[in-house]
Amino acid sequence: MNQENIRVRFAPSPTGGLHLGGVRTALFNYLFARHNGGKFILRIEDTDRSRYVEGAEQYIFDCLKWCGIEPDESALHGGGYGPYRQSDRKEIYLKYALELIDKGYAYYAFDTPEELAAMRERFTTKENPSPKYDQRLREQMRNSLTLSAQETQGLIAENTPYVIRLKVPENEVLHFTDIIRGDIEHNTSTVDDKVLLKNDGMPTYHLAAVVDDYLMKISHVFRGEEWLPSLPFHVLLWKYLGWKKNMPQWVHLPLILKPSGKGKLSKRDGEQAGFPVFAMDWKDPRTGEITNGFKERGFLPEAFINMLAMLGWSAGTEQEIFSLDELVSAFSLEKVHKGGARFDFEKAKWYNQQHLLKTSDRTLAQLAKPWFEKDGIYSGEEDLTKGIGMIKERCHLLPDLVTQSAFLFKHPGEIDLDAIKKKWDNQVYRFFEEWLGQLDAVNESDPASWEHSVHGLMAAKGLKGGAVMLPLRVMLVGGKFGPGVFDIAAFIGKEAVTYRVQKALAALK
RNA sequence: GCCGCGUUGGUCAAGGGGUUAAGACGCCUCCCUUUCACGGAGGAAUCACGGGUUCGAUUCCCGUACGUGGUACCA
Repeated sequence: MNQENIRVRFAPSPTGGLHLGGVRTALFNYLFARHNGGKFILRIEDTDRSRYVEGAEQYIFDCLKWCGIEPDESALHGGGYGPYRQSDRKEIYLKYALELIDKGYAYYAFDTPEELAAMRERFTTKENPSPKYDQRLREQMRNSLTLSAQETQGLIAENTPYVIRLKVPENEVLHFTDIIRGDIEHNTSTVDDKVLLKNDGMPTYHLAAVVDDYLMKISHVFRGEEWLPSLPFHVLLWKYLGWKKNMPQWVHLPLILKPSGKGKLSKRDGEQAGFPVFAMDWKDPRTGEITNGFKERGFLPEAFINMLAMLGWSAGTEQEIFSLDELVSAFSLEKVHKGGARFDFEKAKWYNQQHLLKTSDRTLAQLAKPWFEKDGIYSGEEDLTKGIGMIKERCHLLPDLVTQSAFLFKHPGEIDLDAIKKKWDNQVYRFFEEWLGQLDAVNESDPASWEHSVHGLMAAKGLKGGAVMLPLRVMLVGGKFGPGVFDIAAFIGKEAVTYRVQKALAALK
């Protein structure tokens, strides 16, 4: 295939926005397109009005933008194959549905929802819990195959609601290829006469996807594995519409599964286990329900993308940390897995930590600013940048930068006195009193000067480091964590050191 | 039930007829650090099961089990 002709499409439904599986599909589309110099096309599947949500389309654009995987063509970006929303393409779908009827590959069905329900109830047995509208059953239903031409025309003339169904052939063996899974064989006898056009004139996904992929000259279709069972139906459509030689190559991606237990990852799992499932916060305008996003949780987009890429793909090398550009050049379809992968939030956090370490302190200061401001300890970019540099290797997520550095910008609210008491006695108490009196000699911006001061007095008093260092740390920091004590002292200065030590001394008296 | 797809440590995974079966996350031990983290050195832990094919199967084939998806006028 000519590289300029590579056109891959991502076609999410606007509901629920982008969950992990959706973003990963978009990502693999993007990586493949970029790797091969092709185009990445975004279509919106908003054919089902009952599920359409205001703002959802913009949300998808925002998520993709945050991830850095913007499409080349879309309703927002334009392109020569629009419109890119399925709801704007109704007439097109109708035209091809009617063409299929003319060719004898499809038919009108007038069965009401009640009649369908009755049919299902009538034919349901333990062996067949979900009867299908298929080759045998269609002969017992109300459609243009069982009705005479006059009856059919009459019903249509009376505006009787109808759907258009594909007439799936009996006992025909279909062969097709999925790039990930290889050759697949399927007998049409197990395929039902799926609806192509609904009674409201909207297409189902099946018709819309095939028609759009053809008209938009899509070369590769990436989608979740849950679509594999309907692939035979789609192949049939490509054949009956006479487009078989233009059929795209199929890429069915493995599922992302729950961290534990059964099934594919859902919104609920995240809520219960306390991790995000969407790229960004999503507020459903109908219910007001908020679903948390990786962005707001403090993930870096590159870390998010990196983590997602490694869920179902690997480079085949030991490299695990990739930038987007590195992913583009390393990506290959042969390395995509067949089996589903369980999502692991601990590993996701590790990826973020790795990317945090790769990001400059100044950039981190800008990114983390909202969290610092929320805690009321934003004290200017210079200070923040310097402080972040001191503590970033102990952080996984952006808000950790705040909790790990707060003591650099304000006095600790609570002090772990119990930790001090283990090392505490009168001699140590007197040491600190005396030390405060000697602070004039300290060059407050120099850690070595602080160290010299403490060690000098320790030697004079015959005290060992163990007796003094931990209490000093806890007085300054509030607990047993953080970077070197003398670095902290140099950062916060004499005034703050004096205040914190005096306050602790008072509490310990 | 039927149909599809899958199965390497707890998790992500490399490998793909002969290997001591990589690496990472997590867990444990030790070193570094008078804290925590980073870093370093170790450790426990894996080819779902049963039949073939083969001199030899984790790798190929067939079954079984298990998992997962579909079975809608949802995508």
